[in-house]
Amino acid sequence: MEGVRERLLRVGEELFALKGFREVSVREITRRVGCNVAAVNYHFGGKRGLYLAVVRDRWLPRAQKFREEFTRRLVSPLTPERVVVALAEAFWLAPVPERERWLHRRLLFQELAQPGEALPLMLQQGLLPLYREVERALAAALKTEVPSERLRLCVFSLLAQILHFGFFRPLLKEFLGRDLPVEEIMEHLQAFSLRGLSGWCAS
Amino acid sequence: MEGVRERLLRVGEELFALKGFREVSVREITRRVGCNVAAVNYHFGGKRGLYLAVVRDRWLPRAQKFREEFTRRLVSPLTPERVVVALAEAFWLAPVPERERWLHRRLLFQELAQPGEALPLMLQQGLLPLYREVERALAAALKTEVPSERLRLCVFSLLAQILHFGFFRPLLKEFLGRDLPVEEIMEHLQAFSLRGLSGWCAS
DNA sequence: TTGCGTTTCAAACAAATGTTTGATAGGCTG
DNA sequence: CAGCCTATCAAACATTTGTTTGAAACGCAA
Repeated sequence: MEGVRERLLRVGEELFALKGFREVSVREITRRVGCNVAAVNYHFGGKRGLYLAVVRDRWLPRAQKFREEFTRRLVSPLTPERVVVALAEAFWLAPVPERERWLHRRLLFQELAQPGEALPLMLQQGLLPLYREVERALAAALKTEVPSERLRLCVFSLLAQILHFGFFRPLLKEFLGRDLPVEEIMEHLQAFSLRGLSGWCAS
Repeated sequence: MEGVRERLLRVGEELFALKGFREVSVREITRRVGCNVAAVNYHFGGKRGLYLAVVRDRWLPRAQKFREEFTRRLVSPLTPERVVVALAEAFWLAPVPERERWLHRRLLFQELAQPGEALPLMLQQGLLPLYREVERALAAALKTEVPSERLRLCVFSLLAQILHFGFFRPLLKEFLGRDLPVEEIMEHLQAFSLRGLSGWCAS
């Protein structure tokens, strides 16, 4: 049975991700949960405490799960293509409900828009480890010696596209006129990240 | 002389971009401007009215300016490289104070995080026209016939990186260990967008 | 049952918020 | 000057906010 504490965390994450910390009131959360307003203060010491608990107990573990999915999908011998595929698959094919994937991205987005105490947590324990892991895999995949800084910028560009296509998929729909299925997104990501525009160039 | 109305718009944009609509109070704005609280309601009909006026009178014109900078920097004969360079330069070398560039990106970011009535405005009058323009330029630059949908995805990836490097430059600093100057960002963007990872690949 | 720690509740509290009000000052035209 | 429109102001208003309080209900061991 899901207790009040767990329901507060679940509903809280949903609303915080959807509307941002400030925009959602304690009363709205407790109304949806079906409990008293004071429950938030009792279980988490306040609204901010609930938010931090959401990040700690729900977001961080999920972030780690995505990271593990990435390494799990890396198959040797490593090639740049396989790294890109593993990264894309980790974010879009991981065994996580689509709704939760959306919440996950969105909560990060909200925290980036209005940074609070949770941002350092999310960056240092959620994002940076992934960045470093991708960098390591890419370094192993590229035979030639690539300056580490160049490599990191490539990782940055890679993640940029993954986050962007995740965040702005609705915008993409408006731009394309149709909803792009995940497989096609991944196909494009692969093509663009491996060969860039020259993949379509005449030369 | 800058009247109260103009000062409200300027300070309002600054604070809205920094902290988001909900997070900034009318009193904070008017205190910084040095006028009465009621001024906001008198000139703009309310807090939301001020926000919409900021988008209309400051953000949209600036967005159009960036777009014009892009087309102005396109030199024929068009090549993919020149399109990428023009796009990057438009966003980073346009004759706009650095602070305003930062505000510009940040206000869009806030509106994306917590969409309101202003978002359709910003997308349809600010972003989509730019997307279409880049798409047109890119189509002209690529000699071969590329399916329009493929092209739009490439534009999406291009803008993804530009926005990402703009938004998350502080994060990049933490990731690289040093602050990356604009020229190097543009150099990387160019390299990655044109050749992707294969630019560094052994093959 | 009694007693005790945990959990839930309705009610109230203090602070902050956006907005309204009515008055005052300034500038301009007649 | 008088008349009028615009702009600004201090003060008050009605809500909403997060939080606190003290009591009631529950579960469970002694």
